[in-house]
Amino acid sequence: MLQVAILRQQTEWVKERLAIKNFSDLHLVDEVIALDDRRKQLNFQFDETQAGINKASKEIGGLMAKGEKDAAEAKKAEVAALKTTLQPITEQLAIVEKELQDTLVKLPNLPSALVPQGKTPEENVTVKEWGEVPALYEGAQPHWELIKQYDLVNFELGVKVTGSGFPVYKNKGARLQRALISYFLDYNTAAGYTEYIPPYMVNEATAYGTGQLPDKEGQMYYMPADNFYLIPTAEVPVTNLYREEIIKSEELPIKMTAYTPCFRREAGSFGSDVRGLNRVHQFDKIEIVQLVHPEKSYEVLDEMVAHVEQLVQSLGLKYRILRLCGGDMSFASALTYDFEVWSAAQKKWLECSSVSNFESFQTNRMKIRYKDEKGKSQLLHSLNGSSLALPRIMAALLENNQTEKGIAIPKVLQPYFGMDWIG
RNA sequence: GGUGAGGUGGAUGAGUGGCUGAAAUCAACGGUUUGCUAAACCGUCGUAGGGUCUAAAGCCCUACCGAGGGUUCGAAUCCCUCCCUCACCGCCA
Repeated sequence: MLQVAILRQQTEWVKERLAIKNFSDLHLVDEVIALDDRRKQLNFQFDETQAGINKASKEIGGLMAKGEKDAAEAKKAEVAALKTTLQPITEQLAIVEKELQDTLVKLPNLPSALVPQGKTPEENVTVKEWGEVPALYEGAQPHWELIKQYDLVNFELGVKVTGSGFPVYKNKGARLQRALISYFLDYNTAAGYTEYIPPYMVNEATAYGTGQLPDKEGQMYYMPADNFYLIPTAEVPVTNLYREEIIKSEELPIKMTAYTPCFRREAGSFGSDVRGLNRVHQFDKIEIVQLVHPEKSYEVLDEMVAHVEQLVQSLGLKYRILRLCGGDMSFASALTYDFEVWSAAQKKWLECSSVSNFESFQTNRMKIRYKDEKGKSQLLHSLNGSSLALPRIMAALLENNQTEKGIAIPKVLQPYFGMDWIG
């Protein structure tokens, strides 16, 4: 959620920025300002009238104590009259405040100056590409064949137990998942991230805090009996741990990491995009989240990108880093870098991480603040990234490391996996 | 799931209709004293919206004592609904 003050102070600049995100309802900016004007006006009237009521009520107390009954009754009539004028003001104020809120949440975050113009994923900018295309042997298979061949993941069983898109990991497939999770978490905690295991279901307030609600409820699994949502990413519960907190400056930055399963309904896609592990409804992901001083957030974004990069590199996977263009960025992000690993048998890039700076967009909703030198509360900046999402990493690992004899396990994973080979 | 107790500022905790945005203690912060540390003493110490002001400071107003509604001239205090926490019992990994 954008801060109204910024819309007021830099209206034209805000519109220019929104245009880069291909946001066309620019009139909403003016609407917000108009609603805020109206809100202030009504709020003032409310305060003045309420002050009158409070004052008179106090006087009644004094009059009653002195036994001046008639004067007290006269005051009561005065209060009654004020209450009559107050009622429509209160009603109007509630309507305007709701409208203001509803309008404000429709505005996406402003893209940073680094965000390239563009509408489609093709217009993302590749900022780095690393690694060699693996030389595969004749007859190399895509990962959905490999997982059958080595009995690592069974989709049919998932369909039986739940439905399509709920893979069952088995044998060394399950073990590899566990190894990846442990390795990633160890890597993150070594870099100073505090490890958490959060709940996998969240309430409405939490889903609202990170921006899943309103609007995106269709993308989450929902449990009506308890009014809970299954988390689409650890970002949701983890960032909300600090919701409505004022954090001491000396405690910054807050660095958190968590492994969670992630649940996504996302219907729609088809073909090779959804084959095998490319897109599933339940998958595992390790997330990193930081809450930082606003002046540090871009520095920290670079640091997080470098952190994820070294992790991907350590697995020996070919990857590229993209700076997302305005049209491909998420609603809440100010700047996003996507990591894609090369899937050698599918011969395509698979997204395995997305690292974003949200500036104060999320923290404004969640009221996550710190005290500046003057003792004033200010919003922090929030950032998060995947380090990493497992299914596509697994797909790339299986495909890129396959040989006639089996699948080689990267050195860094061997201590976790307990062997160097799936054969 | 049942029964009982309760949700007040960073923490403990007082407060059953007006003088309570909230005692007291602790913590924290600033200062005085002091070889250092400790102790003692003095002071400050919730959040948000608005007004006044060139601006800051200050001053003033409004809202907030789990959430929402109600009673009343007036509610932290009374009533209703919901949420949550704790204890005991039941069930259970």
